[in-house]
Amino acid sequence: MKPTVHDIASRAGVSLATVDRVLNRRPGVSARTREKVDQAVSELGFVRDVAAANLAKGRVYPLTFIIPSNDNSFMRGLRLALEEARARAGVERIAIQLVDVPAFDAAALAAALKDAAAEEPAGIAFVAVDAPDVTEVAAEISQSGIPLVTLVSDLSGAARDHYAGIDNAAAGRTAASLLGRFAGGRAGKVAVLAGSMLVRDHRERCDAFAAAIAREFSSLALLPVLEGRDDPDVVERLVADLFAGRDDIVALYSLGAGNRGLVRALRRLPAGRRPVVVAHELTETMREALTAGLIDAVLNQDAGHEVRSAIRVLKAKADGLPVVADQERIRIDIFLKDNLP
Amino acid sequence: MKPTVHDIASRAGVSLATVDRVLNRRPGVSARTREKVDQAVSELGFVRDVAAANLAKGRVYPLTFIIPSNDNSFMRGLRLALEEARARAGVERIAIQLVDVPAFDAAALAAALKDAAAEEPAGIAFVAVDAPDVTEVAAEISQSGIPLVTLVSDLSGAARDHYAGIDNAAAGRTAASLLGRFAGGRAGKVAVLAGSMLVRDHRERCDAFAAAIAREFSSLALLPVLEGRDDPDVVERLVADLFAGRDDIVALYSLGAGNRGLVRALRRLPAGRRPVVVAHELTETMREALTAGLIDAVLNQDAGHEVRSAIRVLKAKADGLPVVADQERIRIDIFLKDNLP
DNA sequence: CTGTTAGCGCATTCAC
DNA sequence: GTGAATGCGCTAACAG
Repeated sequence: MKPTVHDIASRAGVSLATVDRVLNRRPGVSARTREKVDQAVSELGFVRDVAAANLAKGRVYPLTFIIPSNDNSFMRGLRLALEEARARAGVERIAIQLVDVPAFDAAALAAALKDAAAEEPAGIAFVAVDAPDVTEVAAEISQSGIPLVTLVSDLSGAARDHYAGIDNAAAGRTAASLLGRFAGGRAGKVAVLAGSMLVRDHRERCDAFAAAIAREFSSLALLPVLEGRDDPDVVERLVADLFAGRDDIVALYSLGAGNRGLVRALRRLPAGRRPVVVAHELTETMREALTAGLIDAVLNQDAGHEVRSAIRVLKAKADGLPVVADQERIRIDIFLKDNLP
Repeated sequence: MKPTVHDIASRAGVSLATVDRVLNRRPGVSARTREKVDQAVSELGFVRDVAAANLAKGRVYPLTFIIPSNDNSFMRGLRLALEEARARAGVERIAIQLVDVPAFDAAALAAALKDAAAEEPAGIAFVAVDAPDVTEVAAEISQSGIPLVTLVSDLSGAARDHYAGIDNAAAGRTAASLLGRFAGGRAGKVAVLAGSMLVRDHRERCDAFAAAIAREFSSLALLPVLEGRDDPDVVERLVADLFAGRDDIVALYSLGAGNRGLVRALRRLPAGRRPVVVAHELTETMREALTAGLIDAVLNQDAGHEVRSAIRVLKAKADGLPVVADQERIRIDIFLKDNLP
């Protein structure tokens, strides 16, 4: 049978309460007693039953998620994932509060963070805008002991406890490899379409992509980066204008959102002029575009995984428990028309 | 506050025991009382606290895993994943028994299944060899009420409750797309290297791959399939012989294991003759080969995910609970040198 | 500093 | 058919 606190107590010759104090590193135990208990624990190979502990504690973790009120499919997916997490809130002993902030707005985010922290939740997760005022507020909050996790896009500096998102440099390199090899040695221009260079995930993808193209595909030359603000209409206009002005574009990397506009613009291009296209996030639009052959590959991050991971990490940090980094790594999914789920 | 059994009891005007009988569909409750309880449950939106229930029950699920004693990295990874699952056995209330069987041996597998079933575990997971005698035994076991899950490779017919593995047809198609596009329009032969056509995962990958190549890359022609029995030495000899006999091979798809041998053979090929290569399973060998440029892409299935999923499903089936199919889908990971974890 | 005791939400005897 | 009482493994008052 698995040893319980009772076994530890009798083995160490102390009471349940004392065992509990030692296990939870609470004060008020003599070094000698503590040692006896620790020894009993390791001798019997005791591991505490977390479920029973939570049952007894009846603790709930109030968590705050700050999400940009950006209306694209990815953010909608993120919200959906949060709703699902809320549905499981009872079992997981969490209470999620969702806060909206304008997209790409550092000042608004900083203010929202401050407000959230004032309510002293057990943890805060937020999609970072990588700007000094945000970093500053984040540092303050972190100092005050509230665990902080960045979601999807990270914050420079060490002002957060964890980042729940993909390796965006790897994503950029992967996009470059796929796009370069799919282009099959053709020479020409490569267009890059971002949302905003203010968010770190976009910047990292872009830099890594550019570097990889330059390094490995010398016949391809990058055009200046276009910023579509993750807005379908803006994106559509940008792409349409781009292709109207020249005919040497062989490939396009869309590293942000708002790809509904991209697909609309691509669809109007004569088939012969359509570039090799790699984009991000497997939305319904992207799925159709892949099937139709308008898009060649989609890199995806699973919003559900990211939310669940953020929650696990925040809870662990709140309890002062270690995080298994390997288990919390968010993968880059690659989808072709052939492996759509 | 979340309603508990106490709330249900007082609301329905009955005792705790009666509520419990109704919740667990045990007999000995009048229709009238049952109705009152059911109503209280739905009115209060009661959901039972699984953790507390398990604590009270003290139930453990004895699970048996039957794994081929095949010494390749993937199977080693699978065993490792099982060890990790065992480490969490206490918390998850499971007790895993591991049974070894010779690889690709239908008779041995059938016998092992029979033995395992005789001990009446709460569930059995096994890597299927798709042969009639296995199907037959599986059907018997399934009839007897023991939940059955196939792992990594599936069984034809409906003689199992669930399959915890990737969509191998999608994997084959994906391999074809990557390989065809990476080959960049070059014309020539494509070699296919399998483990054994006796296991369904290999057959499915192979068929889907062949179909996709024929459909989409008319300049590529398939060579007869080679069977390496997932053995590095056999694989090395086969590949060496293959390339010694001809020089029109532009690509190679290795859909089985034993890729250590493949890499050895590739390494000895003059750089100019090296084909585009897509293989399966991200082992240490494959990681190095990707980095070195000997292999172009690796399709991977996460053994850890598969084991965890199998366990979740077996527990759910044992309790007669539904399985969220979507959540149990095992993804095909695609790795290039650029997104190695 | 240490021990006693009463739950957490649920399942399960054993009476009635 | 139904209910009261007890305990799963752990935590948290409250006493000493």
